[in-house]
Order: sequence, then C-alpha cells, then structure tokens
Amino acid sequence: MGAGTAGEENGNFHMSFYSAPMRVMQKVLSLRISRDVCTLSAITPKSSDRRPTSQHTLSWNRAIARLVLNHQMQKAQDLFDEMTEKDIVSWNTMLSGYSKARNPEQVYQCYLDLERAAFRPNEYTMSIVLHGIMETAFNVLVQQIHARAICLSLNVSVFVGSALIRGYANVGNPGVLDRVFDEILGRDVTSWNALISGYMELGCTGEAQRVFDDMPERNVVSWTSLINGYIASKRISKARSMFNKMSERNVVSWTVMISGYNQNAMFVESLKLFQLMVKSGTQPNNFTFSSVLDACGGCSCLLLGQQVHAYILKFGIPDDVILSTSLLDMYAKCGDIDTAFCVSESMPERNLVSWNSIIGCCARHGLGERALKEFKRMIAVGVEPDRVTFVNLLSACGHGGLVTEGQEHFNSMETKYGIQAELEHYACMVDLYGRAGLLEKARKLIKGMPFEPDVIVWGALLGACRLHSSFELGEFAAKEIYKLKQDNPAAYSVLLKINGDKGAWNSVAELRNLMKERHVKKQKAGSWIESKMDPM
DNA sequence: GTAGGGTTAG
Repeated sequence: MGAGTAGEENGNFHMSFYSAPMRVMQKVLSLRISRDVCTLSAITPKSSDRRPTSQHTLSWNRAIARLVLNHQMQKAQDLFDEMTEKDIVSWNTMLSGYSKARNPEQVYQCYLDLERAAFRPNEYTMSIVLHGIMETAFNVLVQQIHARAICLSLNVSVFVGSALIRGYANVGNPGVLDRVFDEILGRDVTSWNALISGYMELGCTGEAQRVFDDMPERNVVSWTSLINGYIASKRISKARSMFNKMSERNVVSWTVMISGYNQNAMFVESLKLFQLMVKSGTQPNNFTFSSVLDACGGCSCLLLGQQVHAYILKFGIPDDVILSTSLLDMYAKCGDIDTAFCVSESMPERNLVSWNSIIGCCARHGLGERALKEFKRMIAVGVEPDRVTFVNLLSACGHGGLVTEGQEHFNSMETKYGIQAELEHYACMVDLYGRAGLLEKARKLIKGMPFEPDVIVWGALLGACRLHSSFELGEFAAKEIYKLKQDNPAAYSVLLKINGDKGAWNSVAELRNLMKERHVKKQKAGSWIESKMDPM
C-alpha cells in the first residue's frame, strides 16, 4: 500500500515511508495534490484527540521544553523516555529540540518513533519536521511528508503549507509551489511571503514578482524577500529601486541591501547606504555590522572600520563568532595585521571560517610560518580543514617562499583529509613554484593537471615569468590566455613588458593594435590610499 | 507545554 492510500492508519505508515519508491510517491502525490481532496477532508481534530491534557503531562512537557530551550537535548531525551503519559506536544517538543540543534537524523528517528507509537501528527509536528530536514540530506523526504500531511488534512494549515513551500523550494522543485500554496486554507501574509522566497530561492524572479504583485497585503518581509531575491540574481539596481519604494524599512531590510552591495563588490555604495541607515535612526545589529565591516575591508577603509569597532564595543553589540571574524578580516584587509591577530587571539570561539580567515590573513601578509602554525593549532583543536583552508595555506606558503611545506600540504590534502585538489589549489601551486623561480616545475604541474587550466592558472605562470624575466614561457602562457578568449588586461600588459624588455618593438606595436581592436583597456594602476588622499 | 516568511564572516 502506498502512503497516500485511502483509509490508511498509523500502523502501516512507516512501512511505506521506508519502502515506497519515489516514482510511486510522485503518482500518489499527483492524485492527492488536488484541491478537492483537501477541502473534502475534515480539518478539525477528532473528538478523541481533544482529550484534556492531565496536569501530570503538562508539567512534564514544561520541564522538557525548558531543557530544550537550554540546549540540553540529552537530558530532555532522558526525561522524555521516562515519561509514561506522553502526548503529541511531548513529541513535538523533542522534535523541535532536535530541529533547533540541526540534528536531522534525530528529527527523522523521532518522527518515525512517533508514527510507530501510533500518535497522530498535528500541524506543529509537520512544520517542525519539515524545518528539521530542510537544507540537509534528509530533505528528500519532503514529498513523503507532504503525502502524509495530505492524508491527515494537515496540508491546508498555513503553518504546514508555508513549511512545505520552503521545503519544495529547498529540493529545487518550483513546479509544485503554486499548487501547495493553493491547498492552504486561510492564506495569510506569511504564506504569501513563503511563496515569494521559495520562487526567489530557485531564481524564478518573474514568478516571485507576480506573487508579490498579486498578494492582497504586503509587509516589510514581503518587500525584503523580493529585494533579497533580486540581489541573489545579481539585479542590484532593481533591488535598490524596490528598496527605495519601501514605505517602511527595518534593520533586516537595510542589512539585506547593504550586504547586497557587498556581494556585488560595490563597497562604497554599501557604506553610503549604511550612513543613510544611521541617519534614518534604525539601530544596526550584528548582521549589519558584519556586513559593514566586510565593506570596510573591501575598500580598505581602516578608519571607518575602527569607528565601527568602537561602536560595537560602546553599544555592547553581542559578540559572536561571525562578527569577530568580520572584524579580524577587516583589519587584515586594511593592512593592520597586528590588530587582526589581536582580535583573533581574543576570540572566545573559532569555527572553520574564522580559522580560514586567520590563515588567509597570514597569506595576505606573506607570513608563511605563521600560517603553518595556525593550521597546526586548528588541527589540534579538532577543526576539520576544507578546500578554502588549503587555498589559503598554499597561498601563504607561496607568498612566504615555503616550497617544501607547500608541496607537502598539497600532497596531504587528499590522502590525509580527503579533499580533492581543485583548479584553485593548482593555481596556488603554480604560483608557489613560479615565485620560487621553479618555472619548469610550474609548467609541468599545469601539463599534468586533471583539468583544463583556466586564466588564473596561466596568469599565475605569466606573473612568474614576468618576475623572472622568462620571455619564451611567458609568451606561451599569454598565448594560452588569448586562446581562452578571456581577454585580460593583465596578460596584455605582461606581454607588452616582456616584448619591451626584449626590444621587440614590432611585437609591442602589434599588441597595442590588437588591444585597440579588442577594446582592451590598459589596466589602471592605483591604490586606495592615493585615491583617498587630497591632491597636494 | 509544541509550529510557518526576510539579514552576517573565510
């Protein structure tokens, strides 16, 4: 029997949950997803489900909820196991705890146990479970939970419906969002908003805009979801024009727009908007500050970064690992390496991203030894490195002239940590060999690469050729870049220099003509410091 | 006593 078969009871549910192939489920869904079925079903619980809860159960549930709130899941589980008179709220509280702890295995297990124990899931159960599996490998269960919700007529709930929309968006299925939405009875602004962000998550900006235009009432979240979607689709001007039209803005909408500019490397715009935000009287939060610091780092604006730091301290903005990482990264990008280390050393906790940022900060400042030391510390405290860690570490070795160490770590990536070397790692190694003058080694590495070299890899070789005045290999690298049809002003400029050094003036003239033809602009040299200084 | 929509770092 399939999960959606009429007359199905709790007892056989877990069988279908385990064994029903996806094809069958889809068939069941296509039958069950129609509006008629939902409206025919009774929404109100059966009289047997409305038994008054005993004081005993109520107080146990309160105790479990308190433990869940304090993130003490083991204690909550122990108490739950001891409970003799569980009700659906007890189960939901446990599910909610596992969901908040981002433990999808336990959410799934607990849900199965609930079904096996013949408890009837309610609206709370479904929305909690859906959230508990979202953005995890367990999200493939969305369809089956939907099928189960239909059987229990729970798909008509605004809570379940909104969670289903987010769930289907998460598994990349835009085709069913409208249908799931149509099944909801008494749709409110939150369910409309879920539909907007669902479409936006899947890049369907047109659909999202249509929903936005159709909705009976909009709130600040509707606007922010739309703007956020346009930003994700790189339509920053559209996002800003929507932002300007908003009648009411809050800290989230301001932050979304500020961070949107960052994502498009428009750091000055980002900082200008932050100034407007402050003027508007909206209080920034840690999300905002993290974005603002990112912008300060992006345009090397140390002074503003320091002011933001002072503001955070003065107003006691809660310090979290993300904000501290933004802070240390800002100092590193603005060249104040000492303060960057100071911030990093005073961090109460570090995660993978903050370690990567610290190692990257060493790389940027040519501190190869320090990078190796930080990497060792990171491993010692049990943080698993990822691809970014190695990009930063190899780059630090390259900038610090640590050829042997770089080589060793490059080789250990896969064997020791199971991370496959990507194009970016090869580019770091080409750069490392190249800087050290081992041009032949760099060339051989490119030749033996498991992928087609890109402009970054050739660019690394080209840069090395420039550094070590290797004309032939440099020309070869530049031609490869030319072949990739990714005109890069830097490649032309290196080629110009190499030919100029050789005194090959005809080649120089040819190149200049080619640049003109291809509208390649000469790379502008300049620094943030100069551009900010007043002319004398 | 338990649920749904928009924001941050490498």
